[in-house]
Amino acid sequence: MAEREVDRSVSQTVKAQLALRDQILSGSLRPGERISELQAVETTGASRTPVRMALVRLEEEGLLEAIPSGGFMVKAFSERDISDSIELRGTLEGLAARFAAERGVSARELEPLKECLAAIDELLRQVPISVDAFSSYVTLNARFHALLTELSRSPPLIRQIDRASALPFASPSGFVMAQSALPEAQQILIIGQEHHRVVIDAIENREGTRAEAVMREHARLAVRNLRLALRNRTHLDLLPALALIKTATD
Amino acid sequence: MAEREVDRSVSQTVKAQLALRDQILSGSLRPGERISELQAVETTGASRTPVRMALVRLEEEGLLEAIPSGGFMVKAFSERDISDSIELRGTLEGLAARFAAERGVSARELEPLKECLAAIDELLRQVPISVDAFSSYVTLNARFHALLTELSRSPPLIRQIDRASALPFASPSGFVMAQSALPEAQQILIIGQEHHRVVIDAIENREGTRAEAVMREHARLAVRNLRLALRNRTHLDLLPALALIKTATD
DNA sequence: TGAATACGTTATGTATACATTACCAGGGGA
DNA sequence: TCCCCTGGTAATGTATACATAACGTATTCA
Repeated sequence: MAEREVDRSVSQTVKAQLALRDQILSGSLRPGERISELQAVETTGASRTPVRMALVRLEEEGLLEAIPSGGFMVKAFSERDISDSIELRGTLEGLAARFAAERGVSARELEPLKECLAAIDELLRQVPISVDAFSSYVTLNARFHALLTELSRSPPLIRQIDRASALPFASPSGFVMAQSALPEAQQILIIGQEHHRVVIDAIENREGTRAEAVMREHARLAVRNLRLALRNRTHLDLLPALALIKTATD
Repeated sequence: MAEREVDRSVSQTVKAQLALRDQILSGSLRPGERISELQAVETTGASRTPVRMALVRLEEEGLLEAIPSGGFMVKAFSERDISDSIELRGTLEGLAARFAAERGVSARELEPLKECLAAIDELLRQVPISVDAFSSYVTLNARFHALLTELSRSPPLIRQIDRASALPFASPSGFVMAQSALPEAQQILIIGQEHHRVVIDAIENREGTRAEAVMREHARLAVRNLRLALRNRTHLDLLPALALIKTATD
């Protein structure tokens, strides 16, 4: 056994995975950069075996790419990749909303969704919205989407949506935070909230097609949102979650 | 170094992954069964490290499930899980078809699709279709779907579809083979082939919505197909790919 | 001076030893 | 008789040693 100090509260594999994901999403490791096992061992404090397990998991998660000659590198995404991923996720969420509507959901199950909705309403009452409120919004919005996904009661679909959310765009903090610097921010959030309201209504009334349609529209809004943020390159430094995006010059 | 005989042509990790997947899909390992590392080491011929990497990959692939207390077990799926997965995949393929149609595809790119289509037509001319022809059909059908997916030119989407295809239903051999024992088989394949034809036409004419709709209908056909096969329990032994399905008594 | 080869260094792939935890069986006490 | 506790065994989690392959550098020859 080494004299290495070991934190036994969580498994070394999980610790390494979290640490590496942080490094990637925070931009410490740039897209395209090769990720060295030894280096990862030093920064994470775990030994090579758990580090390698973490690397495999992150590869499957889509953040890393295997290098044919061996090892892994941080994956680089184009703007199109990101917007496609958003649309992809919206499509899956649309299916989840359809399943929820068609299979029926009890009033009790909708309760947490409505609470979430009301909490967001409360936040949006501020004009202009503060950075703190934005931060809360991000959390609540993520919660809303997670709850909606759960309503589908379809483990394979839920799993797939989780997978699709692992891509950087789905780490919503940076994405939405960047919007806070934009004057259009409030409008966008208000429209998004309207989508949330409609999808609940559609599910309550068991209108599967309508529920699905609004979630897809919701994703298209997010894509427009992304484009807007990327046009305002001055705010790109607020986009830690988009650290993986390929810059034009790369 | 051990005296173990090592095949250096492929990596031990890949070898172990393939071997274990075979064991799972062939039913050697029953759903819900715990998978022992030591046992896997013996059956695959690799050592524990590559076996563990393979297990992690298979977990991410959806065939295994991590046991909280440690280790992995073969995942068990309900009929609903399988049909949801088929619909899920169809939804993603629908998006791929839409992307292809909206973004435009050259005649040269459609060529291989059309060749595939023609080859399947040729096979279906036989009445009744032979088991060999069925086998060829399975290959060609998989090729058609893979080519269609590629047309989206969206790496994240392609990746996600691959993921969704890793689930057992997507290993089409057993699934379609089972149909060969059913009198409705030929009809189903002919309808499916019509869908293939329509999606190509829609893509050529840049009708994204129509292209998407037909792929989703295609998936619904496959779901009906699955239900049919499961009603005919006598043929279930022809379903190696569905070895993972939970039986009612489990 | 440039290119090619050889050698050395470094990193990954693999194997195994060690540590720890979970599970099971047996025994003892209430 | 049932429950709990304790000990042992077996499996997983972790660490590291070893083998091999890749990459870079330096040297030599053309």
